[in-house]
Amino acid sequence: MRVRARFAAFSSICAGPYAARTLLPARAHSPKPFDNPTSRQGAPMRLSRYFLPVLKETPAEAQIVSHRLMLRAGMIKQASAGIYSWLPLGFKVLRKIENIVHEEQARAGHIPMLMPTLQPADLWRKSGRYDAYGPEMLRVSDRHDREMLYGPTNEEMITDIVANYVTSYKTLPLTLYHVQWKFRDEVRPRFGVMRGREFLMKDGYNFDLTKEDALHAYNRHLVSYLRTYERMGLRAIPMRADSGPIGGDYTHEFLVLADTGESEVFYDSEVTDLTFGDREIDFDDKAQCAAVLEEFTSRYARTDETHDAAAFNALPEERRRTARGIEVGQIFYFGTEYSEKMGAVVQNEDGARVPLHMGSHGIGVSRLLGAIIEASHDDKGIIWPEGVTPFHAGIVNLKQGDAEADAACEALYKAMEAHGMEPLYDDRNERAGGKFASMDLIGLPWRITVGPRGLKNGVVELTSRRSGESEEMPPEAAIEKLVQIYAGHL
RNA sequence: CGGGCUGUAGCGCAGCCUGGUAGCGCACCUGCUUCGGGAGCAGGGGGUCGGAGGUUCGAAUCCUCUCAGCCCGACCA
Repeated sequence: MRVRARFAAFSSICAGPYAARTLLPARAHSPKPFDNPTSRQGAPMRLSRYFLPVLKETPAEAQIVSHRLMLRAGMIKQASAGIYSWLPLGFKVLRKIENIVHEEQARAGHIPMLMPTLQPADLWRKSGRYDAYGPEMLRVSDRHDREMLYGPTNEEMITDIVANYVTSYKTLPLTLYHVQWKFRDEVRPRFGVMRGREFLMKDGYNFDLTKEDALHAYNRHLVSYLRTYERMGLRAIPMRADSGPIGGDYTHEFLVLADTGESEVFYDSEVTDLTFGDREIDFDDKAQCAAVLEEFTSRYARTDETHDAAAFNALPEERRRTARGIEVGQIFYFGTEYSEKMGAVVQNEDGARVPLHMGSHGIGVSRLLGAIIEASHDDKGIIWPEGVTPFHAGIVNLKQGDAEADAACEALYKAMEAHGMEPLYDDRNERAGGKFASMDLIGLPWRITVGPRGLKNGVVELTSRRSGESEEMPPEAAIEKLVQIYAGHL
């Protein structure tokens, strides 16, 4: 009952104050240091040749906005409870998000690799987690009856790798990460990709000689994550959190405010004014990273797990905020627990064998799609932030078959392509209303509308999905404006 | 894992109570008209009614079992 009321109030809330607080304006970024080839799918596209199965009606299974919109926009199709196929549009956004994660990891000096989805049970027996993890862990046997599991996380595996190869302090510091599918056999998957059983996650692991070094890795990750979420158009607030089954004393969760969030959060209203912005950062500068952590975590911001009512109530009343948040990432420092169990020791300068100080850090890549949509939509559909939009602009031809309109659209298409942008050209022989509705639903932030009427005056229309405002201008000017808008996002 | 609900065409649903051989809207195909916010008319294709068993002359409909999905709770990123 309570939840139903929440859902009913939801769309208005998200279109209003939450959206304003949670979303950031587009912002320029320096060229990508990391090129993930799968993120570039060659990908300007004509809708007549694309696969975009949009739905007019909402499938009955979807309860929350992001799930409904992802199904309606033809982004995902459920394969079984909590497991989804990623259709082309959804896959494209997934790769965009993943690519931002890779780029920001590279910027912070972290090293990509890839570990398998299936892991041997023995590895987890060493850490003691095989029995501790419970039925959430999907256990399987191979043909030789060897016990395996579909990894819910990778501490054991990465620590085993490092234990095998790293023997000297000279190899440190080291932060390895991968972006890989995980599986947690949730009792009750729901909310689409926000709480699936199979999910794509970036998980990284730092290995350091001392606690001090490892805490710098912790701070560095916090800084890196702030940048990462901002590039996706999200305001994710680091909050002191509970360490849960992974253990350890230091941990922050990153939460995006949204009414459908799984956590109740309490915070000082000042935290939502903080942005990382374009500031210069040297990820090797311990003092600088520590200062950023201090800046972003000194104000009160906690989930219900660690909520301290007395401290919260000490805030001036007008700054106290209670809301719900979607967890989109978490960072941990947990010391030498895993390195001791898994035998990850190195010789230090004195020749003594010492266990490594470790931390782990995760970003819920697939769940971020849901989080972004929860934070950015209206009653017509999704509104993608520029940083993650599957296509940079939609070109709507109002009169397919009209020689001038067709030619103008083709020219715009080629011009966008030439500027490194990916257009989605709706060249279907559909009526204007249908084309507009589809574009609004899939949420491209910009739309160029081309029709005979405007072309007579030499203009096309550039429309902002977010504001709904349209501006008539010559085609060249529209391209120029898009180039400016996407400077730093390409 | 407890409690509740739902499975009928790709999607949204009616039909079930009271058994008689399956229907509506959207989508899809063909034709004509239309063409700046999900068009109109005409024609058309598509469903072993989740599965198995039972009752019955006859089952989408009644009974039993089973599978799947959804919601609430506990749990969780």
